[in-house]
Amino acid sequence: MAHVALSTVRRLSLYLQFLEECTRDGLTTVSSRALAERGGSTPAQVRKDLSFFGSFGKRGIGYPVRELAERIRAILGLGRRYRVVVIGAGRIGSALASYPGFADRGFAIDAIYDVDPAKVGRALDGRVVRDIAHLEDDLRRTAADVAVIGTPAEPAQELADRLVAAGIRAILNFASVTLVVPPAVTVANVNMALEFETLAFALNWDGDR
Amino acid sequence: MAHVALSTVRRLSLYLQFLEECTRDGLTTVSSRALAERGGSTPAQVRKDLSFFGSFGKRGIGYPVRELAERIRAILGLGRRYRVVVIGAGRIGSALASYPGFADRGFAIDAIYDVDPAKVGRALDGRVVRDIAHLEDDLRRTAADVAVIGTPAEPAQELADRLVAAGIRAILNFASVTLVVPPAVTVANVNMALEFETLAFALNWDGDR
DNA sequence: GAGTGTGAAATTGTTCACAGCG
DNA sequence: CGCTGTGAACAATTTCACACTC
Repeated sequence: MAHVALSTVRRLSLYLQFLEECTRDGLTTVSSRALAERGGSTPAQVRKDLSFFGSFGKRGIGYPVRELAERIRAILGLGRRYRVVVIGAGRIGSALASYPGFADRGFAIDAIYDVDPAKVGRALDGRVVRDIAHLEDDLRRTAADVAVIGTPAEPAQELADRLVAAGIRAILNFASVTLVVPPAVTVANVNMALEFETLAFALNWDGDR
Repeated sequence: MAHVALSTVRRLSLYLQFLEECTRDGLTTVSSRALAERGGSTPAQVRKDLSFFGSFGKRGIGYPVRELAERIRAILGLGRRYRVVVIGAGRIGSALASYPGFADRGFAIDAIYDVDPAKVGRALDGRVVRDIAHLEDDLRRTAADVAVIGTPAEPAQELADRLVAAGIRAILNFASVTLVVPPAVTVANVNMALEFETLAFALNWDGDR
């Protein structure tokens, strides 16, 4: 398959969210225009995005809601379960652990780790927090697909190195540092300080536009 | 000022994070190469990004760490305090409320709202959760700069409409829906389901590349 | 007629390469 | 001599326009 832009993949995920809403509302078909309006895109963009993967629509009608959702799930690889380990049992780790929405979508948290002896051994939403020292042993026993780094910035890079060495190929990073990893490893960043700062910039500059 | 790409603004925020690390390490100058290595960029990109706003470096030497950090803070508008209201006292609202890092960077949470009578009136990290019914009155009394939507997807659009009507021009949206807002309002999205899904896609496709 | 699928055009964003300065 | 600043070349992405199908 030809190279597909990251922006296209992210939009597919948004389209899927909207399609699931359509399913709940009982719609059976949806046009690229409708999909665009609530998927933060344009009709042409929707059609282009989908055309990279095949032609799923019917001319004059639109796209079949159920089938398109299924196709996008297949494209994104959501047909199977993903094993997730979470590093850091603080605010972020706790929030993720107690959210059932990820498990529902196939991302199941296998284990939660921390360095803090005060947290290790405590239960967090039904899972016991394990000592980070066990990380490599645990991963050797049961490989994980995705690791979440929910620690402060300082230990994040070293943890990323350990995770990569242990075979992890996808990291969701909440720490406010840019992780340096080999090209075979994918990192997705959630950086709230950065989001606040882009909002601050927008507030200050769009007065001038 | 000429139009600046969102991607440039986001990188400035990353450069700033690294510059603060440099300050702590006692460095006084930094080259575009060093900045690029830990800012997820390239040397040319760093220089280009900065050149949109002025010329801050010294040829043959690099950039003065302290001064450049200060300049970027000014560009992003981080010189002042921003009033933040948080909608939703669940996992996300709690996590934000208890994180001192945002207040440190000038983003102070003024109020937290919820609809759930079981949560309203309870204290959350020193702040009492207010009934969402008071939102408009409160904002009329004390305007806020940024609103955080930390609710489930269903009420998110309606809340966004209320916030916009009440004069909010910047929204940080954690709900898994694309908000429709007037062009004068800026929305930043943090969509964890989407991040997991892009990681899933990467895991399935980079085997083929 | 309504709405998709898709090359081609336009735009936007990134990289190059080198002049110019400290 | 090293490293910035920047126009010009290049690459990627988005938008357009229209042929085609239901």
